[in-house]
Amino acid sequence: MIPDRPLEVLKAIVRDYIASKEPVGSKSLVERHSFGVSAATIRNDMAILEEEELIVAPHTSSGRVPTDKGYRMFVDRLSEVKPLSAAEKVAIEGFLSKSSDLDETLGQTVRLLSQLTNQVALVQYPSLGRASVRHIEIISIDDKRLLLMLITDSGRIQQHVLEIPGGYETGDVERLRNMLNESLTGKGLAEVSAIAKTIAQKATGKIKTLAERVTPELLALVDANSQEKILLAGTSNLARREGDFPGSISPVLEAIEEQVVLLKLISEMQADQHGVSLLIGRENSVDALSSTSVVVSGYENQGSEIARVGVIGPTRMDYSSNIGAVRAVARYLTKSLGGSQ
Amino acid sequence: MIPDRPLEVLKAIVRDYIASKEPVGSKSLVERHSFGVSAATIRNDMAILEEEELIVAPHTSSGRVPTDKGYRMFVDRLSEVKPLSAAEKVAIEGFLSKSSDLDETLGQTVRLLSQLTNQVALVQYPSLGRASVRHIEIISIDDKRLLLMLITDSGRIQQHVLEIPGGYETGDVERLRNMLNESLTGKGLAEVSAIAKTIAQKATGKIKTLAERVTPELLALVDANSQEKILLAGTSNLARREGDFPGSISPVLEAIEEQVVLLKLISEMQADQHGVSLLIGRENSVDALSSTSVVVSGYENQGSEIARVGVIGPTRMDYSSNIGAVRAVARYLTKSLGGSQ
DNA sequence: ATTGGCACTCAGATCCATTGAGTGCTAATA
DNA sequence: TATTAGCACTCAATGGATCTGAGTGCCAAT
Repeated sequence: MIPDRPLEVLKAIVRDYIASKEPVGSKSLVERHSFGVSAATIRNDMAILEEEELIVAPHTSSGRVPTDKGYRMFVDRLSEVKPLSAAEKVAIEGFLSKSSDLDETLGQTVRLLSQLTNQVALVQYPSLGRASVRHIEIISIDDKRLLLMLITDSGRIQQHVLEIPGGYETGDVERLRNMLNESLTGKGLAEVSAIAKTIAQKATGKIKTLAERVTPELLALVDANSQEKILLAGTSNLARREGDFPGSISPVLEAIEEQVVLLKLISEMQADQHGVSLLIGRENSVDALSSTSVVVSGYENQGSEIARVGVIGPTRMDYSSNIGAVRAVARYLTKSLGGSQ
Repeated sequence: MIPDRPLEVLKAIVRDYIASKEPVGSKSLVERHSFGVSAATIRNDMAILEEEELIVAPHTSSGRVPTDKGYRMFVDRLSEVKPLSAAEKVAIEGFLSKSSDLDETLGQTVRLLSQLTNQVALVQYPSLGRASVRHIEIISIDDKRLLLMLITDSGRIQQHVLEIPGGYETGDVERLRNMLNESLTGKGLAEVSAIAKTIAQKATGKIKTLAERVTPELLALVDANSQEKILLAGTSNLARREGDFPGSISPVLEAIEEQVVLLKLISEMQADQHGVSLLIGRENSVDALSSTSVVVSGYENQGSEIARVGVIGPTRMDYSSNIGAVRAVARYLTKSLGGSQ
C-alpha cells in the first residue's frame, strides 16, 4: 500500500541515521542518494512515512528519525543481511574450533560475538529442560563430603558439593553411583525425579540412607539449577554508545544484569525467516530496555534448538551487520557442538 | 608536622565532599561543623592543606576538593572503620551460611558485597598456585571422550573435556585414575608437573598411551587454567555514579572487564593494619582507573590467605563504610570456608 | 593566633540575537 | 496527477553579554 519510492526513502533514512546519529532531512537525503527527484518530492514521501508512523520528527521542522515501527519495516522488508567479511569468518573459525569443552566454547563464543558486533553479546546455556542424562558421578572428596555431578547430553556439567554424615566407604558410594547411572542414563531430565525416588526406596541399609541424602540434591541440580543461565560479554560496549540512550545508561545496565529478565525476553522470541529473531525498541516489554534492540538466533545440537545466542544494543544499531554476525556465530556454534558433543 | 585543626578540617572536607559532590568552601564548613573559629581561620588552615597537596581548588576561588593524597591521609589517620549495622550483619550471615559449594559461595559473596556497598564488587578465586591436589577424577563420558577434573584443597574445581582415540575400557581409565590419585593427592600444584611425567613413564601398554594423552591436559588444567579468575557483580553501580567520572565511564568499564588488569592490581596490593588494603586514585597504575579507588581484603582458608575480595568505585566513595563492608565480608567468607572446606 | 573587612575572581545561570537546517504549503509546471 | 520551485515559518543550537554569588586571599586590628 505504501508506494516504492517512499520505502526507498525510509531505507535511506534508516541507513543515514544509523551512520550519522543525526536526524536526517530531505536535503541531505537527495545529496547523499540519487533518487532523481527533488527535495520537495522527498518531503512529500516523508509526509507519507510520517503518516504511517514509520518516522517521526524529534521537534517541529527538524530532520526525521525512524520509529520502532520504521526499523521493523526496514529489517523485515528493506534490508539484506550483510555477509561477514573473510577476515571475520577466519576469526570465527579460529575461535571456535579450539575446544570441545562446553564452558570454554560458550565463553569464547560470547566474547567473539561481542567483538564482532561491538555490542553486548549474550549466550544462553543449553536448557536442561529438554536434555537427558548422559552421566551421573559421585566423588568422595573426603569422608564427610561428596561431589555430585550431573552431565547432560548437551555437554552441560552441573556440580554440587554436599555434606554427609561420616561412616561411608568408597564402595557404598560407588554402588549408589552405579545404581543411579543404570537407571538414569539416557533418561530425560523430567523423568529423573520419579525414577530417583524409586531408587531411594529400592535401596537398603547404608545405601538407602545415603541415597536419601543424595537424591534430593540430585533433584536440586536438575530442578533449581535448571534455571537457565546466561553468559554476557562486552558490557562496556553499551557504555560507549552512551549517547544513544535518553537520560542515563544505568537502568539499561541494571536490566541487562538481571538475568531473569533477559532470559524471559529471549526465550519468548520467535525465529523469523532467517533463523534470526529480533525485538526492536518497545516491542519488548521491559521498560528499561525500551531504547534497545535484541537480536538472537538459536543454536542446535542433534538437529534441535537447545539454546540461544545474540546481541543487545541501542535501537539505533546496524541491523544488517548484527543479524549477519549473530546468524554466522550461531551456525558455527551449532557446527562446533555437533562435531564433538 | 601538620597541626591538629587543619587535619580536622581535612576530615570535614572529605566527609562533606563525599556527601554533597560539591567542592566545599570555608563558610559552609563552619556552618556545618562547630570548629569554634571563624571562616577566615578555616581559610588559613585550608591554605596549609593546599600547601601540603591534600586538597585542591578546581578553579581559582571555588571550594576545595580532596586530592588522592588527601583521601589517603583521611583513611590512614582520620577515619574510623564504620561497623556494619545489625541488619547488614544479618544479611551477611543469612547469605553465606547456605552452601558448601565454592562456586555458589563466591557468587553469593560478590553479589552480597555489591549490594552492601553499592559499588562494583569483585572476588578472586582461590589461586591454584599455593593449593594442593585433593582429588583427581577421570570420567568416561562416552567411548571417545573423557571428563578430567581437578579438585584442590581450596575447594576449587577445574574440569575439561578431552577427546581420546576409542578402544579404552572403563577399567583402563579407572586404573589410570587410581595411579594419578595415589601419587598426586596432597601434593602441591607446583609438584604436579614433575610427578605426572614419571607416571606416564612408569605406565605400560594401553595405560601408557592413555596417560600420555591425559597428563598434558592435566598440566594444562594446573597451568594455563591456574590463570587466576575473578568474579564481578554490580557493574551497573558504576554507571549510576556516572557524574563522578570525568568524561565517560566507558573506559572505566572496559578496564574493569579486563580481568588481567584487575588481577594484577589486586594481587599487588599489600594489606595494611586493618587487614584491608586500598588504592586511591592514581596510586594504581592503570590510567583508565585514575579516578577510581579499590578496596580489598584477603580471605583465608586454613589460616593462610588464599585470595582476595573487595570493591571498586569512584575515588569519591564512602571509605569508612566500604572498608567496613569489605572487611566483614572477607571475615565471614573465611569463616564460611573454614567451616566446610 | 585569630578575626572582620574588603576587593577580587570566576563558573554558572540568564537573557537575547543570530543562524541555519529543515519543514509545510501553494502555485506553477510537465 | 505527480513533481517542483519558491517562500514564509519554526525552532534547536550557538555565541556573546551580563549578572550573580560563593568563595578566595590578604591586610590591618585585636
